[in-house]
Amino acid sequence: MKESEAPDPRPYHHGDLRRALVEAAVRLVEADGPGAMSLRAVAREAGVSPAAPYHHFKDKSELLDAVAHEGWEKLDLAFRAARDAETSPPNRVRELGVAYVRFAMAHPALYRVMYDCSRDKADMPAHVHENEESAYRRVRDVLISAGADPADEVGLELATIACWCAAHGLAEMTSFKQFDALKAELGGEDAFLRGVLGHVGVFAKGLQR
Amino acid sequence: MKESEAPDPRPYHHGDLRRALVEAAVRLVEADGPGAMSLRAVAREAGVSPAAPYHHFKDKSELLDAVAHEGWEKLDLAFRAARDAETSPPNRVRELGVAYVRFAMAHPALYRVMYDCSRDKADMPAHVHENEESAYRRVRDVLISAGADPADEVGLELATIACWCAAHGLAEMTSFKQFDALKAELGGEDAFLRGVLGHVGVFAKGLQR
DNA sequence: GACCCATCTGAACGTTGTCAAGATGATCTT
DNA sequence: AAGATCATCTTGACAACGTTCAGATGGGTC
Repeated sequence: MKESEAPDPRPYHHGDLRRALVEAAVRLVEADGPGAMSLRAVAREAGVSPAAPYHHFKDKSELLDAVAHEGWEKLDLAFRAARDAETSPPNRVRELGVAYVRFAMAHPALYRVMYDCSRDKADMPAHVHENEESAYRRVRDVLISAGADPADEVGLELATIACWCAAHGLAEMTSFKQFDALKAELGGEDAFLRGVLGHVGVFAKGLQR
Repeated sequence: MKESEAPDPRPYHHGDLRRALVEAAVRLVEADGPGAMSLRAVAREAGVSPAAPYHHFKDKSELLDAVAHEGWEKLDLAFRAARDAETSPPNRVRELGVAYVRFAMAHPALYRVMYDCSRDKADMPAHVHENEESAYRRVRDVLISAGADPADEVGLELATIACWCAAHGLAEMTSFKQFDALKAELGGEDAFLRGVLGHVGVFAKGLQR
């Protein structure tokens, strides 16, 4: 109907909404927190009507799933960087943990979305969790390279889970103001993180036994 | 205006709303999850108008704070029971962890509310966190009774935090369906919990060093 | 008995998630 | 090239939500 303007403020149907929606959603989540991210605001940000997203996501929660997926990919990136850092394998395990916590601190809202989605899908078949699983495998591989026995599958899985639990817990609690004094006494946040993880067997010395 | 009926379907002003509201809120949260708990539904459940709660709580989040408070008290109860159980002190540390995780599994929605509130208050002055702190001290005390050096304040705090992080992480992830196979292989949920916590230094052998 | 004040109600406003019905335009068929 | 098809987007509506405000209610105090 209008054809005389600059290249394409909103070209034809939109080009690639869905992508635009996910990006807008991530932006809003990281900016104002997960609670402030409304479907309508996302649509507004993308320049479409409030009903448009429903042609790409059946639900608001499905949009959040996509946001979480984006998050898991970013985390995997951070993991790769930490894995390729130059340290002894046992240290590498702990540095992986530090990288994990640092990621959660750098993207708190995104991290929250990632885990809220995981929780909501906790009772779904295992194959739904491919995102987490890729990161999970990365932890396990580093454990093996640090000397864990690949043949002891049960022990290896338990150790990986212990790693993950400690890191997740620390990620969620490290910003509590209660710990400020302790952080100051230890001389910085990193020392605090390493100090806590040092009390977690798997992080402290690779695999025990 | 009406005075001829049974004792008091809604006596005078209400007696003790606030209490009724908190209880209704806890009930709704535990029944349908935190997301389904609306202020209006709570008011409906208590038999008052949607605006009534605002004379007792300034916000919806303030009601949720009260719900969380209730949760911390229940957790403290479970902690006391675990502390008084008859085992060797080092085992007691791990049993405290198991009790924590079991509480989270028995009251998943309540547990979620507790931590969402803590997170939202993460940047507030430390004295706001009295609820968590009472439970926190209880963990520290058990660590001491298990042989930790009370003079090493920093080490003690780090160990307590490591405990808490691992337990919190495990609490949030233990219901993931991904772990079902492993649980079966280990012969039950409890074995799984003890197995994971066994890889966390502090739980495995009291305090290290 | 008259006043006061905490408490509760009624009605309203703006916002949200979601849906059904219709418009729009790219693509495919012939 | 004309017309049919189908995914995509809009319009308009609905119920539910959090929150506010002006007023009703009634126990407590002088």
